[in-house]
Amino acid sequence: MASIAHIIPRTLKGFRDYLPEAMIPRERLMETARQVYRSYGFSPIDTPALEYLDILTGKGSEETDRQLYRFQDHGGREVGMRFDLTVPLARFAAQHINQLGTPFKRYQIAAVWRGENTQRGRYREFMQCDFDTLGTRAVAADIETALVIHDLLQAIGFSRFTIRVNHRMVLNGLLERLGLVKHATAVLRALDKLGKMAPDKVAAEMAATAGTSAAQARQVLALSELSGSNAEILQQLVPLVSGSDLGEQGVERLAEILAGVASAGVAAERICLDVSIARGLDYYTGTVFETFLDDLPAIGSVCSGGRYDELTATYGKRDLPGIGASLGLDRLLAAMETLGMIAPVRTPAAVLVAFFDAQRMGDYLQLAAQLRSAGVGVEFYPEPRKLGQQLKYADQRGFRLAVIAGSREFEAGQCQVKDLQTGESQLCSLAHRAEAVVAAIRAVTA
RNA sequence: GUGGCUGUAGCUCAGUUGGAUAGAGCAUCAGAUUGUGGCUCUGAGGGUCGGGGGUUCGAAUCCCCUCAGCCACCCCA
Repeated sequence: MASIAHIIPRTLKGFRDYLPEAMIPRERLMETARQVYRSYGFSPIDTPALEYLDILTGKGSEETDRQLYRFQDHGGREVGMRFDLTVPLARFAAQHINQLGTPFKRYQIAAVWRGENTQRGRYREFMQCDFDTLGTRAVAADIETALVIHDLLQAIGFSRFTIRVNHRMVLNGLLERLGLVKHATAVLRALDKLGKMAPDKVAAEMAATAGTSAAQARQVLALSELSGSNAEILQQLVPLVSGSDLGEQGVERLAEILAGVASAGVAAERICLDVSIARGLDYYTGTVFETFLDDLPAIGSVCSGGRYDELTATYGKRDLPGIGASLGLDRLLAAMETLGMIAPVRTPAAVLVAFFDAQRMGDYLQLAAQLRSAGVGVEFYPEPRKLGQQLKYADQRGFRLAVIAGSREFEAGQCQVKDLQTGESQLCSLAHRAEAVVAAIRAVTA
């Protein structure tokens, strides 16, 4: 006997299998995102998982370059796996924008890969649901981006979340006044830690990485002392950036965004001006967004984005501004899981048709087909096993209803529609393509 | 990439100072129960104790390496 090589089945660190229980809510989320994006006029596109390496490098940050999965393909080409959907979009737009026209609004739901250390809600392969508007600098696009984030989270079922908004030009304006523009990245990175680190520690980091003086650090950190309502913070921001065109424009822009979002009917507590939000990605130039769940802020931002007005410049195309955001589907799912928002459903169909009378398979198949053509999801149990076992199966999988018919029912032209939650069942006529059965099912599942 | 904690059946966990064929509950399958699920009872299957090496007469237990998960840093969805 030849010995069989035994290979241990396993998955790579940070990569996961998705069982039905996980995949059903996951697909539901994607469906919700699609619906919301489409309702704003975003069109679907897709791009390859692999790109030429030079398309991807130097666009996000040093960190994303380090996390990039890269290798040589069989033709010796240097390639990389996309680490987000925004950089590929910039390449896509630089190639096709003349056919697309502007403004161009697209959404893309696809996996991305980052070779970083894992944690709850942080994986090496994860799904992003991006939407972006290219070709306009209009503030309406910034406002709409916030509105989409808001509608999306509401449609998913969240009521307690906060969209944090800031503007890179406010930060850059302040840095311009202080003569720190050259060290912007280092200063902003330190500033970003204000939520977690004491201000004097942040100042120390700034001094170390950006060479700021004590006075400069104090002025940057003055941002952290701003408090109050959005309007009050805006007011306090004015003197901090006065004299800097950039900064003044940024403050004005933020005011317009907050006003616009309010006119669309978004509750004031859902959106919050937070001047410490800088975001680590280098390509952002204007408005930036992060979205936190009030009940689980530790998991991090579940939907982030911002304005990037110069991303296509590196591909030789000038003047193609863009703004958009990305829903972190797998992170959000991890959050919903720990918040107990995921129902343990293991079937996507509502109804199980029991295979009861072994002589009548054709009748069951006909009934199931009739229900499906009326739009009802139906699973037909494949073996004529004991009814009790079939009901147990239905119960465990989370079917809402069972349709039961034996010779007694068939002879009367009827079947039972059993509600598995209440245990009650009613007799329905099979006449007219089982319309009475469909109606009884609808009454429960609607 | 750095540091800390953890790893025993599909899941949650017991397992004495290192001691004999490694246990329980839940889940799965079968039966009690050939026209009605969730309860009950009976029985069965399922483990190279994450993997590899070392110490020892003897390792689930101690040591080293490795893999994976969780947490923090970093960064981010």
